[in-house]
Amino acid sequence: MTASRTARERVRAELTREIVEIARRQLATEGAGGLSLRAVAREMGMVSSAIYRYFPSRDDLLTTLIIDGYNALGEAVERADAAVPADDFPGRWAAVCHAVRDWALAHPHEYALLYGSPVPGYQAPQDTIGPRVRDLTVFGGILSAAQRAGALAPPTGPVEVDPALADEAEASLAALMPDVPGDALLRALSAWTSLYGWVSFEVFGQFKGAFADLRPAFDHSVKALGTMIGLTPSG
Amino acid sequence: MTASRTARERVRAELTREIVEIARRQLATEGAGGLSLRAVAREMGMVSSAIYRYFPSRDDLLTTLIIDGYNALGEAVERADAAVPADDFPGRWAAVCHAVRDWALAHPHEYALLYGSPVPGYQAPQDTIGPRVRDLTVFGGILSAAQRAGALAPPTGPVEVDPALADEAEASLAALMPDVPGDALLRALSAWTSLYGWVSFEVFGQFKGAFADLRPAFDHSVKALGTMIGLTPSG
DNA sequence: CAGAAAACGAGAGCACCGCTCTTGACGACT
DNA sequence: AGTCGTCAAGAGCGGTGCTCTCGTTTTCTG
Repeated sequence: MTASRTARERVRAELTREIVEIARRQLATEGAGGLSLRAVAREMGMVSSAIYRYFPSRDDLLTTLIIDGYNALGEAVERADAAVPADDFPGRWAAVCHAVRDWALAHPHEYALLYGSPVPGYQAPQDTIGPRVRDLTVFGGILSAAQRAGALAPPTGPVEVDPALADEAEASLAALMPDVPGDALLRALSAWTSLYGWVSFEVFGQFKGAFADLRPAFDHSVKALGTMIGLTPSG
Repeated sequence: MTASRTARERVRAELTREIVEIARRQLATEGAGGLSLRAVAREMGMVSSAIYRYFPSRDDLLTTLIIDGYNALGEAVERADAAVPADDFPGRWAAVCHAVRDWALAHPHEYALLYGSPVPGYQAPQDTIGPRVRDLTVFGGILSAAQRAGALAPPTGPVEVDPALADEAEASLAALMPDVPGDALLRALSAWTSLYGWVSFEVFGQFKGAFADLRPAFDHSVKALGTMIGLTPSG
């Protein structure tokens, strides 16, 4: 009645776990395109058709890998955020950024699966929308906390924001980052996409050979984005 | 002696062109993964092996598609930039950004081929490095012109820049955007990656359902990035 | 406890893919 | 006119995702 009641369910769960593990290893070495159900079956000593007892299609296996990837990235981001004092908002932002970059560089193929070209013909099921925003949720928490602590500076630049646009941003992001005014949300959205733009460029080789070490440039960019968002050190 | 001397060379060039055209159409509808030499051959009424007389492998066909894509994007960016008065630097920046976004939305699969996950096992040949930076070259031209016109504001934020990092940025980007100081280059690099981060998020469906119309939000972000770069309207 | 039902691994097979090799015909240059 | 290179065609190799069937084994049920 607890978990794994019958022997069959136990071995099924174990085999499912093993399939995913082998698939993740293949994904890490060959990339998403090189993930082959037949190869997984071969490595398990099974016949290829037996895999379909556990995953009805290659896309379903990819889906669990994607969900696992979002969770791994989200967990890394959560850990990095938790390691910084809660009222050091620029520090938390920088920690989150470096966590995303470090994880992406350590798992480039999984990152590509999450943020690269969509798999042709693949449609993300509803199960992915939870883990998908796990990192964004951390960022939203930082923003909301900064706003409540009075550590979110109002916009300084000469760019005025359309009130309707700010309202739409508030309505759309209220669940993830409550209490944050619309103009700050727009700046935050820009910074967030900038983070992933940088990481994608780096992981996908667009920066190839431009810098000897990209980390200092990334760190500088992160700090500049932090001030653009309006994050200030203390209340 | 000029072009297409013999009849054979003429028909060969024509068939090569037709293969590329069909391949690009398949790429646009099916995506990079669905590009099949056999399907191209079928559509041409040829047998599959005959294709290999023109392209020694699928990767070679992909390479020409990639080069064509970079050129198409670069040309769109160049046209957009040329349509704005040369001394309206924020306007030129915004025009370039919208050109990138518009082209990407109009050709999502080709954009994915250029800026999405790298094709597994595919190594970009040297032929691509020229067209690859065509858009960046336009951006560099805007920056250099703004700098020479005194329309590139010095950094205002409280983020100080490491001199060594600024020097490396100058050395690395001097060919593309001369005369621009290192700290401005770092800000520009951040803005550039931010642009592609946004476009990638939008094309790859990461923004799905967040906004009814993403264009105003993008435009706002572009303007904010323009001021972050330091671009000012006139000399 | 015995029988029905469900789950399982194995195997054959379908259609597709990239790519290679050989064959025979056609065109171009000497 | 003869030779040589280019070409389309066809067969074939090993690989893929996926489907179906067939015994076997395990689980559930009457």
